[in-house]
Amino acid sequence: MQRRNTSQRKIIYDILKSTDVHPTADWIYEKVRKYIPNISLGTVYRNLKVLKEEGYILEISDGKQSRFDARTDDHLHFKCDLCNNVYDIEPSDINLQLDTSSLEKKGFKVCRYDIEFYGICRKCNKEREVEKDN
Amino acid sequence: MQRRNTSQRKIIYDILKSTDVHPTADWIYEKVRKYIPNISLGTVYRNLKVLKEEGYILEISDGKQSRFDARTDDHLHFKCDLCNNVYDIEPSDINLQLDTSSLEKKGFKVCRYDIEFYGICRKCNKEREVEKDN
DNA sequence: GTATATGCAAACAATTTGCACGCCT
DNA sequence: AGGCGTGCAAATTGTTTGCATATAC
Repeated sequence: MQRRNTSQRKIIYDILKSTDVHPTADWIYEKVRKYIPNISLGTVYRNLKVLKEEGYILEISDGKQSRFDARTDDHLHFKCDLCNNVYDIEPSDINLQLDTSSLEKKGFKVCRYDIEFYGICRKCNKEREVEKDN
Repeated sequence: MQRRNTSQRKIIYDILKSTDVHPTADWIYEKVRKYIPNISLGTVYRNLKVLKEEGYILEISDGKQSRFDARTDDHLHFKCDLCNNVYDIEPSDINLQLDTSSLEKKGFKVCRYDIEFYGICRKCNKEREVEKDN
């Protein structure tokens, strides 16, 4: 399909590129409205789908919601159990060795795997320290 | 809260224990209806939530749907890209070494991580072989 | 000019919830 | 008897879609 460059799509992509909070469609919608007040949520969803199809962004599922990420290079995610924020993790920050040959022998062709980390982020950790001090 | 043993909850749990397909709430609902024809979907959801809170089952999210698993011991999941079935993977079938100390140094307390495998399952692999032969 | 994109609202799918009644304990 | 659980239906949430109009190319 022949794609057009619309201001809606451009602004949606710019906003997503400018943040690292891995926002939901609704978060993006509210931001875009500051530039295009009468944009519709449907347009946001449609453009996120297009940007994903074209490989500009990634969709990461968070329970029943979707979040979006303009970082498409190799990296991982850490989700805080307390504040629910999602943080980017550099591949260099973890040391991972994984051997799936035993799975392959059993007939499963492993094409990819996703690892997601959960725990307590730096910010929430610090806030807990403060509480302890009191 | 003081919980009661209802036939609905018992049958839902029994059905979930008897399968390894990691079913959705709707799949379970259809099965339970064979035993309790006028059970409501809401009751299925409510009991799945209770069973999860009590630690009898796990909820695994699959895009915008939830799937449920009566296996609560340590194991992993493999999702087939072709048939979308979810398979149990034994921890002994993968060799994993993971060092997150660098993350901890940066202030993230890693409590757990999820690994999910994607690819083509044994059954779909076999079907492809057959096609190649033709 | 023409096909793609938009805004709007309605439709959808998965899940949750309010309510009156039912049935464990 | 008292309160948790149920069935039913309506409500909610996140997302998609049909349609008439607008706009990029």
